[in-house]
Amino acid sequence: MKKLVLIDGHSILNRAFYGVPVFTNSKGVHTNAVYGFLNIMFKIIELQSPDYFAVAFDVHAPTFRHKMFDDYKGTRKPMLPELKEQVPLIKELLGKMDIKTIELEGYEADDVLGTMSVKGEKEGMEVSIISGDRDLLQLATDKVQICIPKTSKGQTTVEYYNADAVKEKYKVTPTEFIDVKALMGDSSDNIPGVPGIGEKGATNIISEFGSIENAKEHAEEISNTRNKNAFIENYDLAVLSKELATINTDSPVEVNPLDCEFGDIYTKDALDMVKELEMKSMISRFENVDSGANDFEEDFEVVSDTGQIDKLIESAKKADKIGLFIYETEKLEGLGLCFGDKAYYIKNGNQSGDESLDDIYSRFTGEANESNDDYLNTKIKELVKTKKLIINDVKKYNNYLDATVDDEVFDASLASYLLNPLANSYEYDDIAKDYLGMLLPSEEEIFPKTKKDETPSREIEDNVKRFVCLNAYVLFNAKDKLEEALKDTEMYDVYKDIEVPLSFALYDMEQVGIKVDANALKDYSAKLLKEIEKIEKEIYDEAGHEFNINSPKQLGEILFEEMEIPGGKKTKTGYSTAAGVLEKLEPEYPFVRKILTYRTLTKLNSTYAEGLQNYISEDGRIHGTFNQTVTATGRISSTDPNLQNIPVRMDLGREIRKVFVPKDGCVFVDADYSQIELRILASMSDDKNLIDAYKNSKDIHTSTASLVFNVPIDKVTPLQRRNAKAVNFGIVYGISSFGLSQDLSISKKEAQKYIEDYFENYPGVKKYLDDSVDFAKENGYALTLYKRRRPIPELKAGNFIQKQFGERAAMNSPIQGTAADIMKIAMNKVDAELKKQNLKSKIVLQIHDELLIEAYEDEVEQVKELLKKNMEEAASLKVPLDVDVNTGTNWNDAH
DNA sequence: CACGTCGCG
DNA sequence: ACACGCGCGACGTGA
Repeated sequence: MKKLVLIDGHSILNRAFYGVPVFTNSKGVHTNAVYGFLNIMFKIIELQSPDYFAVAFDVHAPTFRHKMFDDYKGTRKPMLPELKEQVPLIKELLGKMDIKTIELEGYEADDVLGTMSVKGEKEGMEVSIISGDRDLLQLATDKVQICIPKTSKGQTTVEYYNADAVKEKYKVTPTEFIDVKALMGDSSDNIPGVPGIGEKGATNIISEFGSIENAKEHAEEISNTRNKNAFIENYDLAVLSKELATINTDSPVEVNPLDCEFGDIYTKDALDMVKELEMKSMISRFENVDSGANDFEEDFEVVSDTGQIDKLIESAKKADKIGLFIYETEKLEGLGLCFGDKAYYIKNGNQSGDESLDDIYSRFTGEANESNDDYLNTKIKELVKTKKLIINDVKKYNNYLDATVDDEVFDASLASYLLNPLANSYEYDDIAKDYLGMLLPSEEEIFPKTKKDETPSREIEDNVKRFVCLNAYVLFNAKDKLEEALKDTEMYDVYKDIEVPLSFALYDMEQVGIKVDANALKDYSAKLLKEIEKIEKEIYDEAGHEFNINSPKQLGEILFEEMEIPGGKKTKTGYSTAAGVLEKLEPEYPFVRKILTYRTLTKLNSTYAEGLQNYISEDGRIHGTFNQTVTATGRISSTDPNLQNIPVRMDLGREIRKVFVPKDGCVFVDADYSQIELRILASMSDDKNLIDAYKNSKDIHTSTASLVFNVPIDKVTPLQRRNAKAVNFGIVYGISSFGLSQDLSISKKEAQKYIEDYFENYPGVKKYLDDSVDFAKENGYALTLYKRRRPIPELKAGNFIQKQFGERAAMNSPIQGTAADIMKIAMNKVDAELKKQNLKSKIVLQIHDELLIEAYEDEVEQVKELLKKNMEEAASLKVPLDVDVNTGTNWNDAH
């Protein structure tokens, strides 16, 4: 069946505008809505593969509804000029893409869409209407679906509504949907509706009677008296509203679906326009990046002869900087080298000239040829000693480099992370785009997935040469720009003094790993499995049948439908079964308690007991990865496995920590900062009361409780302390009364009161948080004490929800980020001090405010001392930093 | 591949 | 009435 896709132009453009941070090209033309529109459109095209395609616009769009976005009253506001100027742009661009745009004087885009969809259905087509506007749901049939795209964090997902889906979600058919709207009204569309009848009443009446006309006939049967009276009294309004709410599906649109054939939209004209708008990531869609190699790629060269390589390395040593890429798959494949206009792919393979026995051996066995590896490894180390190397991700390659801080290797990934910590990756193509203005093919594009009997793209030498040389080329050329950008943004010190040294400390941590008692882990898993089986049976018994407890969908149906527990819908996909929801039901329904227990047990087993076993290496240790270029705030993150979320809060979970053990002859020394974030808040806000509280080393939560609840310190109740603690945490997170009320199970109003009382007692904190938001609004980023930046584009987006998020991020980022900075400084100091004192003890884990050291028994005292000293002296704030140090024969005991 | 859920700081 | 705590990563489900 042929497919017709229709887009509600203004609706999608509007949605795009509020979903994408405002940005302009270098000439100041706003392009975010056009960009977002294209993203949504491409996603739709990819998902739907249309045969026919058209975009409908209103002729005049002087106002636009902001419902769903930043105005919950749903009134119309004039279109912002930043958006308005993009309307002609998108129309022009669509024209250049040979996409039909339809507008009809005297009719709304809704009418055009309705008419086109009816025409399409008559032609025997399947129709998809793309809109952000739920009013269009009335057009759904079994052949016409309404698609509502959602954009968050750059990802577009789509909700689909055919007639059945509408019925399921709204309890009424698409046609009845008109009548519902006629009753409830819609202020954004100037549809009055019947005063006194809201969404719920309207749905009830229409789902029972099917239409306002039929409801009128049976008016006396309307069960809710208030609704009944309102309806009878204002029936005229309902009739008028229905007329207004009905989309005209027979408007005089001259275009026919068959005129809208979907062809090649990636035209030359469109490409030129996208280039002019400077939407770099869009350009690649319009041009086949692989087809045209850049001119400079002609100077890429493969080198495999030993003599040539030696000569090359010698010339490189004379250059002022050297871009180096190390290419490995399962083995060392070769090097990319760039130190001028040319770039070289140094192939690992035949360096010994005549084919040696090793070569022959490796040719037959397919194993790595160690002698050649040795040769290249030597060359790499010679290059390291020049102190002129530029590498992307030193930590990843340091097994080849064997570098230290003193080797002054420039790490492009760390530099570009600091300059934009929000990016998803820092590969050569990302760096080229941002700092060289070059659009290069990505690794995936150079090595496309191949089918079975084709030569794998990684085995084609030209591909490898291109990939390896591009890497080296970009490093060589981007270094100065990156360095300059770091200096311009005052982040060179963070880069040089914090991040670069840290990368070596992290490298060591990964190499050292942490010992895990595999047998204990297996026992623990067996114990959990036994419990799981038991509780699983009980759950099935009580439910009356078996089901997948891990499926929120199935579980929701069991709880809220079969068992008829009240506690309605929450998520878009169905019932929420999150712990918070279930905990509220727990006292009344013991069954729910079992679900929660089951969740805990299976989580512990699958993620930790079984999950961790997969990561134990042959040396009996887990060597996770500590990522230095992931988080928005400057923290490090941990993957494969995540060693920063090992259970601790509950006894059963904490058992896991007992399997993390020091090797023979060692004990664990664990050191953690006490309330570092609150101390940072005290210092950065310069709030007298908060500083005093810390200076007098009072219990901070008790102290807060005493001030906020106006009771003497020694009269603070445990509950008051608990509440004060939650407020303290809330402040650090960018408080909201809602969040606090959830946390403390109190009303929003009470929570609001707590917050107000808090700010009254800590006026400096209030001012500081306000200033943080102002600063971020003005500059577009938040700053840590060490001038690390965290961009907050959400503050510039028009969307209310996003702005609120941005404000909280603006309050939290300087605090969390500064804590991260201080911990990084501490790690560097600790690492350096361990080496300086010739200790063999090693840092094995970092968990944001905690360091775990595997300490040799005879070094324990020294280690404890240097940990405390260096961590506490990592920064000098207006309040002292406090570090707790403990020892133990497993992680649980040491913490 | 997105979502819901839940482990940590 | 609405939206909502900050920062992460891993797992299982289901489209």
